[in-house]
Parts: sequence; structure tokens; C-alpha cells
Amino acid sequence: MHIHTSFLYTTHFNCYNVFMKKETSNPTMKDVAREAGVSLGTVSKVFNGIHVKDDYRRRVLSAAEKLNYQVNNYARGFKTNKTNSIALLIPTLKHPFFASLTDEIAASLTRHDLRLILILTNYEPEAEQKALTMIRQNKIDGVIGLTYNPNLVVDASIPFVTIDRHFSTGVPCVASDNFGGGQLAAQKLISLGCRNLLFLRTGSDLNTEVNKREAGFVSICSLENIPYDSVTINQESPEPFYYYLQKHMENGHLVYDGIFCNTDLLASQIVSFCHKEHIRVPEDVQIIGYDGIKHFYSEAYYCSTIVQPIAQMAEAAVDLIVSKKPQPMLVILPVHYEAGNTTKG
Amino acid sequence: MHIHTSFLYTTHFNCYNVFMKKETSNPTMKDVAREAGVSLGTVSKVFNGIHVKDDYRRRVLSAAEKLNYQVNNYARGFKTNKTNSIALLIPTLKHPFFASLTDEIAASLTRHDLRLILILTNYEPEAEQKALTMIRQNKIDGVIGLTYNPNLVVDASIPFVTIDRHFSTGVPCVASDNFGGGQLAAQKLISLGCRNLLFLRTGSDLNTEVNKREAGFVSICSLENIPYDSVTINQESPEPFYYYLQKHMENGHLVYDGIFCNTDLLASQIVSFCHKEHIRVPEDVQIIGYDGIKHFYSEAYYCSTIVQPIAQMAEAAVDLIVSKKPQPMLVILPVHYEAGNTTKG
DNA sequence: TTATAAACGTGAAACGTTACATTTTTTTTG
DNA sequence: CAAAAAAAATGTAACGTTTCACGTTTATAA
Repeated sequence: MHIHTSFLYTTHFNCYNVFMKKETSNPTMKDVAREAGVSLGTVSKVFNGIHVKDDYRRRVLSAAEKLNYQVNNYARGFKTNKTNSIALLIPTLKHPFFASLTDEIAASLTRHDLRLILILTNYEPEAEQKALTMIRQNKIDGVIGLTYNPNLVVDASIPFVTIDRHFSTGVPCVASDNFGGGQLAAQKLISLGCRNLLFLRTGSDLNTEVNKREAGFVSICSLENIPYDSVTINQESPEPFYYYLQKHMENGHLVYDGIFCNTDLLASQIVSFCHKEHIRVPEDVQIIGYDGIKHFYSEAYYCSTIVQPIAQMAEAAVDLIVSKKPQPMLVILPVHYEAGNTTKG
Repeated sequence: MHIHTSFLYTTHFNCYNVFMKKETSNPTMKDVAREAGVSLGTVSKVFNGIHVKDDYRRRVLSAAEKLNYQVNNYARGFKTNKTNSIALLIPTLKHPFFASLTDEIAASLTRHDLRLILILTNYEPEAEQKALTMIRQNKIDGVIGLTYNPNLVVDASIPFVTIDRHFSTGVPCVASDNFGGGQLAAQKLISLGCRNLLFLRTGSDLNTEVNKREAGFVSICSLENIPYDSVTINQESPEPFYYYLQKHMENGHLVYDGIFCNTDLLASQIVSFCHKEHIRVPEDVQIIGYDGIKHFYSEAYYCSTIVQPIAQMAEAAVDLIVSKKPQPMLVILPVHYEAGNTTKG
């Protein structure tokens, strides 16, 4: 064995520089106009892509270049009442689904040349409501909300779309096919030989689209005449649930042979629990999650899962906000099953 | 076993409502002034916490209430040249460290009543440079940057702080004690009995603070006279590295008995690889990562790791941006070791 | 009481744009 | 070629605040 070898390794001394541009008192359109010998309106037209005669345009452009003029977008927004910014209300980024969704929404907004104002609400209804006041005061153009306030008061003048929350009133919603996903999970578990199923959910008791995962799951169980239980877990303190599971063991074996969890995160916690209790996965019990975020996990830990089309959901939400044309009130996007290490197929 | 039981389960029919406030043409300070019978300046003073006589103040406040006046923060920003928004330049949220850091930065900014403009650059230098133009055009007050452009041109008029990148010029930087963390990892592995070490890193060849993890690790190995190798991996296509590892097996055993990975994500990929190759962790090889993000993983998968104080790093970065007083150019925050399942202690 | 100082409200200018009514220039046409 | 029409540039008024010089009121002291 060699000592101090560097393999595939490049230099460390690749210096990291920032070039500070010297501060210059920012020139305005007025300055450009004076420099170019044209009127203010003409300069404005040039920077708004409105046709002006070539001679003028060139003069403006070169004056702008000379003065290092940068359009003041903020002043523009003040005048036009368009800030080109969209707020995202989301509880936290310490959950892979939310992080991934935020990532995709940011990418979509960038494609539309929109700024993303990120607001983390930590699941707190008051924080959500407060954020909406801020949004109104700051003239933000639209809001994408994953909210947990069942009685949000939103300003009708600001476009608002939700993800996974189908409001009773006229607020557009984007969601994955939660019902279909629940059905898929049940079908999969049953076809893989499970006969005693368990549905597990975390989360609030709000009537979100997410709840349809259970409805879909249940519908297949009923159809196929497979018995099932349904349990809600507090993710922060899952001990009562572990107690529940321990009570549902019969001489070292879990009475359930298939579990559908409403998130991958929950599924991986359950896998963890099983390891500790020496319940083998997938031999003794097969587990399917929901979300399909693989980015953060390494292969060995992949859960079998119902994959949500997160990028498309983000794109759809942004389209709903951006589009001026009438849009559907509910966009449901298809999901698919992806086998991991927690099922036999 | 019971069928259709619901345990700890609350109603599904908890309706989720949004109350749309009817659109009202937004009143301005001028309207409030007229309604209250005072001057514009007085209204402004009231909403800026400047003392006015009680009688006036009450009249203004009740007029504002009556008209449902909301201060127009955007106009205010236009006038004062303070937008109260900070941009965060970060490659992606599909990495738990970045997601977690973004989460903490958002929280810190909220505490300071600042808006967060999130800009994902996907590690692309041009995207970073383009973002800086946007930032300037939009009069954003400051920038926190985790950038990958070795030649960024930043505007001296906009406060700029970095995390984990210590620029040669006067840009303040916040980082965890990467050198100390590397030392800690080496000490730990050695004290746990390892005698053939491997250092693994992913990432670019830019001279970031992160590289000091290796320097620290190496310093201890040299001191203790422990042989080590050092390998760089392309996270997107780690196959060449797996080939490297396979070449470093001797009759079914890895020649290394201790590995320090420069991120937890990498560590968990290595654990994965070991499982596949039937190398036992921690019996055959002990593995330590760096970051200490546990949020996304369940307990069973916890890596032993050097924990970065992410919340404090975020807070420090925000303080550097916000504070008007002279601040240190480099803030190094302490790390600590946390045992997981991939070492013997 | 009155002179003087301190406290406080007023009104207009300014911030950097866009939009629109005008004026100027160019083009068209009988 | 002149007059009408079309095109294009000009100049100014917003947008909703803050700020500041100024004027008015109130308090203080002689």
C-alpha cells in the first residue's frame, strides 16, 4: 500500500477570487438620455423592446454601455405594479419532499424569469397568515402555498395556487394522483402476496389531497376483501405507535405482512423499527412508501415507493400562477410504482 | 384482527377553506391623510414609528383601519433604496446539507424581518454571474453565496458573504472548523483501532474551506504515522471509484479499515457499496462522514459523522450581512463528533 | 404677559420608471 | 410639390412613499 497517494486528485491551489467592481453612483435613464442626446421616453422604449429608429437605438445603447447603465427593475416594478416575484409558502426544507419540490419550483420560476421568495412556515397557521400580509404589502405577484391553516384569508387580488390542498373555494390545486397511488400500493402489496395490510399516515388532520392515499388504498382492500388497519402517527413522537406495533406481534411475528406508509420518510422509519425488532423486510413484512425522492438516500436504503412527478407538479403550479388564460381548478398528475428493497418486487 | 379500524385517527371532513377578501382598490397614505384630516407627512411618521401627538396618531390609525390601509412596502423600498431582501445563491436543494442550510438561513432572515430570494445555480458559474446581475437590477440588499465560480465579479455596493468559500479578497466567510473536523475524524478512527485509512472527497477542485477537511485528516495521520490514501470521486458517476475499491481488496477484505468521507451523503453511498460487496460495517471497515444532517434519514441509517453547526452558521452569515458594524472576515464555528452505526464508537 | 425656544405638523420635492398626450419628423398621395 | 397621414420622438404626469425646509403651535422662562 502506498502512502500519501492522491488519486484522481487535482490541485488545491486553484485560487478562488472575487472581483469587486468599484462602486459607481448608479446612472439612471435620465443620465443615459442626456448622454445619448435623446429623450427619457426613448430610452425607456429601447429597454422595453419597443421599436425606435435604428440611429436612436444605437445611440441609447452605446450611452448605456458607456455609463454602465443597468435598468432599475425595482423602480420599474413600482411603476408597473409587477414585481416579477412569486412567494412559496412551505413548512420546512428539512423534509426531502418539500426540499425537492422547492428545488423544482425554483427551477420553473427561473425559466419564467420570476424571482422566488421562500417563506418557511413551520406548519404554523399564524405564520402563514402573517406571510400573506407581508406578501400583500410587498406587492408580490402570486403565491404557491402548501399551507396548514384551514381558515386562511387570502387576498383575492393575488393569484394563489396550492399543492396538495383542494380548497372548497376557487383556488386552483395541483396534486399527484393520490387516490390512484393508494390503489396502486394496495394492488402491489396484494399481488406480492400480502394478506394483512396496514396503512400508516403522519401529518395533520386537515382534509388535504394527501388523505386520498388512504381512500384509494382502502378501496382496493375492500374490493379484494383484504383486511386492513389504518393508523395515524405523530412523526415527532412515534413511540405510541411503536407500542401499537409491539402489541400486534404474535410470537415474534408482526400480524401485518404488508404496510403502506403515506411518505417515504415514514416508511424508512418503519423499516428502522423493524430492524430493531428483528422483523425482516421484505421477507416478513413488505413496505411501500409514497413520494419517490431518491436523491438523499443511497441505493441500499431505497424504499419501494409510489413516485410523485415532482417536477411536473412544480411546473403545473407555476403555469397556473403565470398563465393569464383560464386554467383548470384541479390538476392531477399520474404516479407510478418503483420497486426498492422493501418489497419482493 | 379487526377490520377497518382507525387508531388515533381524526375526521377526514375537516373542511379546508380559504376566505377570499374582496378586492378593494388599495388606499394610499394620501387617502388616509384625507380621511384623517392630517397631512401626508404625518401619516408617514405614524407608520414609521416617529413620534406625533397622540390625537393625530389616533386619527391616522383609525382612518387607516377604516380604509383598510396597508403600507406599500414596495414603494417604500423604492424611495429608501432598501428592499429588505437578501438573496441566497446555492447550487441545489437536492442535497441535505444545502437544504438544511437554506432552511436555517430562511429562519434567521425571518427573525430579522428580511425576505429570502432563493436562487438555485446548479453549480453553474454562468448562472451565478447572471444571478448577480439580477440581484443588482433588483436592488437586493445583500447576498449569501455558496458559489462555484472561481472568478465571480460582484458589485462592491452589495454586501456579500460566503459560506465555506474563503475568497482572497475582502469577502467575509462563514465555515465550520473543517480542519479541526478532519483532525477529529482521523483521531476517532485511529482511537477506534484503524490502521489503514482512506480519505474520500466529492466535489469540485475549487479551493474552498471544505478542502481543509483533508488537510486536518492528513495532519493527524502524519503525526500518528498512520498510512492513508486520498481519493476524489465524481458523485454522479462513482463507478471508477468502485473499481478502485475493488482493486484494493485482498482475499475478500478491503485493505482499508477506516474511511473518512467529506460528506454524509458520500459516506452513505460507501456504506451501500460495502453492503453490496459483503464488507461489514463497522466490523471490517469503519466509516465517518461529515455534515451531521439526520433529519432525512431514519435512525437505522445514521452514519458516524462530524456534525456541522448549521444553525449557527446560518445565523452568523445573516449577522455578517445585516450588521453595520465592522465584522470579522472569517468566522469558524466548532464541530463535534457524533457516533452512528458505522463505527465501533 | 411677552419674548424665546422647543416641539411638532405641513407641503412639496424627489426616487427611477412607464404611459400618454403632444409635437416633431417622415412618408404617402392626389 | 404641397397637404394630409402616418410614424416616431418628446416631455410631463403619474406611481406611493420619505424627507426636509418651513411655518405653526405649544411650552418655558423672564
